[in-house]
Amino acid sequence: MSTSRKRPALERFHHLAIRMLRELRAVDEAAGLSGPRASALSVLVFRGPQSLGELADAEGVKPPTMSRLVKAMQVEGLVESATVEHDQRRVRIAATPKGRALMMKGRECRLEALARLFEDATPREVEALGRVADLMERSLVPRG
Amino acid sequence: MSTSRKRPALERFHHLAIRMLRELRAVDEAAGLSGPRASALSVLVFRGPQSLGELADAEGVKPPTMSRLVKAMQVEGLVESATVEHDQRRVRIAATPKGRALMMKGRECRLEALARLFEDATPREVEALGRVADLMERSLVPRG
DNA sequence: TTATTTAGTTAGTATTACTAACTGTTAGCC
DNA sequence: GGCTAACAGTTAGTAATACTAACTAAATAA
Repeated sequence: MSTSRKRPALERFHHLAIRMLRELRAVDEAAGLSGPRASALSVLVFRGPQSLGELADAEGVKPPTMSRLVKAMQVEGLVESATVEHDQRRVRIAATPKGRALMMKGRECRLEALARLFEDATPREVEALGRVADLMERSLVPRG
Repeated sequence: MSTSRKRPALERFHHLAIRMLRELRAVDEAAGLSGPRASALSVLVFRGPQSLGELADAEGVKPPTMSRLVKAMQVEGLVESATVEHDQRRVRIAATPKGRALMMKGRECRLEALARLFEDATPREVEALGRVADLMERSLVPRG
């Protein structure tokens, strides 16, 4: 595909994606979880317990950042951590039932908001959403 | 469109959009502008000079946040501001040539990165991008 | 003319991010 | 075994971005 034909669509898409995520972040926060917390928690719920480094990599942040995030979530009882027995350097971080419930609730709210946002999408547009998701999935470097 | 059919696509799309923007933010920052600055500058360049409140609304932040952002950009010579003559409460904020140039350069880098990211997109996928952009444009509440 | 509303700033705080420097643990090598 | 490397995480310090509350100054309304 020639670059010149693609660029206007790409630029629009980029700008609109920013606005869409801005709206959705507000929904997340109303549900009681900031974006980074919701995201980290969903990694812990869907992939299972992780070490701090794994979690940092999955979220694309440095270990100190994740260390603080985890500590704050621990204080709120959303995650728990314990050192791994056969490697005392490592920390195993897991979502608590409370954390899992909050994450599921936030996810539900966000999905509802998204569905509401796009409630008048035509079948062709929904198909296009899937196609674009395929493209992004293929193009974005996998992480973790 | 039934909600149940849409949701998996929406969720994937949301997650991937987050990852895409995370990558693009890194590009922006490498070009010398943070996301909020690049975004505010592009409003000033493409819509022309704005008052602080207008700019804050356009960016979806509160006035104090925009006030600080503008002050920082002013120190770097990217924008200039002056009180409006017929209403001394208002401040007119405009991009300087330097700010405009930096913003255009950042935009160029970002578009190149996007085009590179999606370089193997098929014509159908590019069409889908446009269709999804149409949907988002229609669905997102216009601001400003 | 006084009161209210409006526009923006200042002050103080929270979250999220970074780098640099530190602690403690494991693994490698002689 | 014991010294050294590398590794995992934490702590400290800083920066950017966001908020609310409280303030100043200007314009408008009563």
